[in-house]
Amino acid sequence: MFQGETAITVDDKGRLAIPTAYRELVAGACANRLVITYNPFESGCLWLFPHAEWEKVRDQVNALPSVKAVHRALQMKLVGAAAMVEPDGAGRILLPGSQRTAAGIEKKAVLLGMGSKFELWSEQAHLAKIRQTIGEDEISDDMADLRL
Amino acid sequence: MFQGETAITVDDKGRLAIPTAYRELVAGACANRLVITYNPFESGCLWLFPHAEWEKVRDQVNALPSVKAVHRALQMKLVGAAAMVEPDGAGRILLPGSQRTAAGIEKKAVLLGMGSKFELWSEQAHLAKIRQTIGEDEISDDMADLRL
DNA sequence: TGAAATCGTGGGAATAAGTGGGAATAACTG
DNA sequence: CAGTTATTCCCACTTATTCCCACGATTTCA
Repeated sequence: MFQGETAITVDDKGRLAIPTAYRELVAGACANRLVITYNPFESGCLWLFPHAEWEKVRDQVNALPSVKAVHRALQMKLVGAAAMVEPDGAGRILLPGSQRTAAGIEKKAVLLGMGSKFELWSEQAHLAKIRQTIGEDEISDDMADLRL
Repeated sequence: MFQGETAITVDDKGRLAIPTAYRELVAGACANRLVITYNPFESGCLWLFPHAEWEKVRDQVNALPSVKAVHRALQMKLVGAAAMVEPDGAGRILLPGSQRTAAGIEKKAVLLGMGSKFELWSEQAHLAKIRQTIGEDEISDDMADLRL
């Protein structure tokens, strides 16, 4: 279970160091095999799945009937973009160049632990999201009963 | 099972190098016989099937009663356009010129691993698709239950 | 407070992959 | 049947990727 946000620097070659706090967790969860895809719902954000978790997601998404345009878009962004990466000797993973540019992730980025997966945001996109509070009109029925 | 996106350059002769990561997979899945057709649902996109997979698709499509116009259109784009290709010594396949122009695929293209088949997009068309996030109003009933 | 260890970052070299061009062969047309 | 055009195969070069090493900063423990 991943949680917390970490400031990350991506170097010119597109390498990104996994924070030490997560190293053991990742090694245990998926033998160091991570899968990078697009976040289909947000631009400027990539998803990082442990391989075991990814397989579940992939199978769910592939099972959707591809006659619907939305489903094809989802399959394209998730399965079509999925890149498997393994950390190097220094615990760094290599972001595929295409995804780095498409998500607009440059030197400064933010890694978020989101339960079963990570989210990688460009610093700007992340800051913009955080600054933006949740308005009352957005509250869903599921949220209404929360005790926070 | 193919997945991931790769930037591909198509040279003046219409040759396209299969990424090394897929070479063995393709050789195993279909003895290097690939079938190229149009993606009937998206313009600017071609489909590449391993031969074994193609036979299933072809038989399904051919079985549709051809009195309906939609069926004929599908049969035309899939069966009617199917070209079998095999990689050369350098692991490159030759795109038929007609399909290259029809799909608008020029020098810069993107190859997507989509489970049982590949998709070949022109760089522009692909980028446009990726940049476009999935909005809340587009979510289908099938998608609502996904746990991503 | 100092020293050691660990973590993060950058750069460089070896290797592999991708790309382009050219020549030989085959096919097609007049 | 000959000339021209298209296709295929092969070789070589350039570019990208991967692995490894080293330096600097920060933290931790004695």
